[in-house]
Amino acid sequence: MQLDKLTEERQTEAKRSYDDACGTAHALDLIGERWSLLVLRELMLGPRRFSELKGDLPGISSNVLAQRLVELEQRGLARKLRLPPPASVQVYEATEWGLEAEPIVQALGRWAARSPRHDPTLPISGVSILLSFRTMLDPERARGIDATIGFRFGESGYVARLRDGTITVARGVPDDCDAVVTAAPTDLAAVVYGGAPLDSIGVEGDRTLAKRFTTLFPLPPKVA
Amino acid sequence: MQLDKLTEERQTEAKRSYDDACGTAHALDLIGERWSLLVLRELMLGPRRFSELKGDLPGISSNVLAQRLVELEQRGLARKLRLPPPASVQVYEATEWGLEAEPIVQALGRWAARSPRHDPTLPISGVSILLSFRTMLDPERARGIDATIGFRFGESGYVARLRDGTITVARGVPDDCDAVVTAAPTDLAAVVYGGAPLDSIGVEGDRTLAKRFTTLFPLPPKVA
DNA sequence: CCGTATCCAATAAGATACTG
DNA sequence: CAGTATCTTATTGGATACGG
Repeated sequence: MQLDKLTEERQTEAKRSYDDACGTAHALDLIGERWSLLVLRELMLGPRRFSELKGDLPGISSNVLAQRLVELEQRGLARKLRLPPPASVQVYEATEWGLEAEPIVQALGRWAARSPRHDPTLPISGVSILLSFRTMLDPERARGIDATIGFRFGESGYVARLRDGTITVARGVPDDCDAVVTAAPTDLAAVVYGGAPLDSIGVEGDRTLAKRFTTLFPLPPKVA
Repeated sequence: MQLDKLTEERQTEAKRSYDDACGTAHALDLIGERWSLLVLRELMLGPRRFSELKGDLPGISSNVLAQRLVELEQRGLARKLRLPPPASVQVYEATEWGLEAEPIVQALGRWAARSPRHDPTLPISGVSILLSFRTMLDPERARGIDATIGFRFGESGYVARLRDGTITVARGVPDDCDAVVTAAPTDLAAVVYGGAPLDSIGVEGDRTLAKRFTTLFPLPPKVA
């Protein structure tokens, strides 16, 4: 028992490191463990609760998620905070530096899009698909569009704003948007990235805009 | 024995996956295992032998390196090839797609440069430091320089060419460069990123150029 | 409901010895 | 040199039980 405890402590202190001055290696020391970067990804569009994170990371177990959150906090990438009453729930929020990891998430996503084994029918989280819009937008195709598109994923709302060939994405109430999509994120992904028909998801408002929106995110050619 | 074999096969088929359509998650399925990306990094500037890789990845064990190389090969990111006689040695080479992972390596490195815990005195490989030049070059500071700088790291030679505020880096014979640095990569890193004096490394040719070269790679402000 | 803590079985990683 | 084989240790995932 005593010995177990000691071993445990030594592990947490002297954790497995690459001992390499290369920045890439150090980054992997910080966020290279299994699940770490995906947890951080889920925080990219605002604070989340433990159960939301668990729900959007299929296959993660409570103990691993809890451990990853502690590590992210210790390393300065996230913080735990309790929302003011009457909400009084606790949420996890990315720090500034944590948010700066988004280019990593994007580089990985853009690179993986060429993978012959990528299966777009797997489940995807709301945050993931919204972030993928940021990553994959083709500014040429988006040029001249000035509009807002809302997304309703169950409880969560997001708003994307197109303007000057750029896109901004944030959590928010989708009600006043030019078009509003109501769907499971996975079904939306099937439309945008899998060529499924627009009818397979719920669209209110400017349907033409929604249709055009789904064409703004071209995938690169596959490798094999 | 039979049972062991069966278990093994099942493992390689149904490997641990995130089962997430997010490209980031799929990328991590491909190169998210421990050491994978660092092995790929070492292939970024040309083919390498098994023992070179082992030597430049301090702490990796033969079996893990061998396994990672097999995986990289299976996934289409690297290939094993035997150099034509009389060399007849076998080397590992990144595929086109493997090379396209460099933005990932760069995003990680750039992000980690802000880490308060980054220790630049740790050992670093020749490939790593040359790649870091690609990542960290400040085009403003490099503007107007048209020159080649050679690097001799033991057996391996590299050439960096500055021009129009950009840098290109490749393996090559450093002999005809405007300046040639002979040093251990770690000592070079101490000069460029740690403020160590230029005298601590060997420099031939245009010393003023070499001095200026070392100032072209500013680090971002630390986080904490 | 929101997590935490603990236990167990399955995998992955590390150390080391050894072979063609 | 280029890996295998073997053994030990660490991490992960899944189940379950517990506390606020």
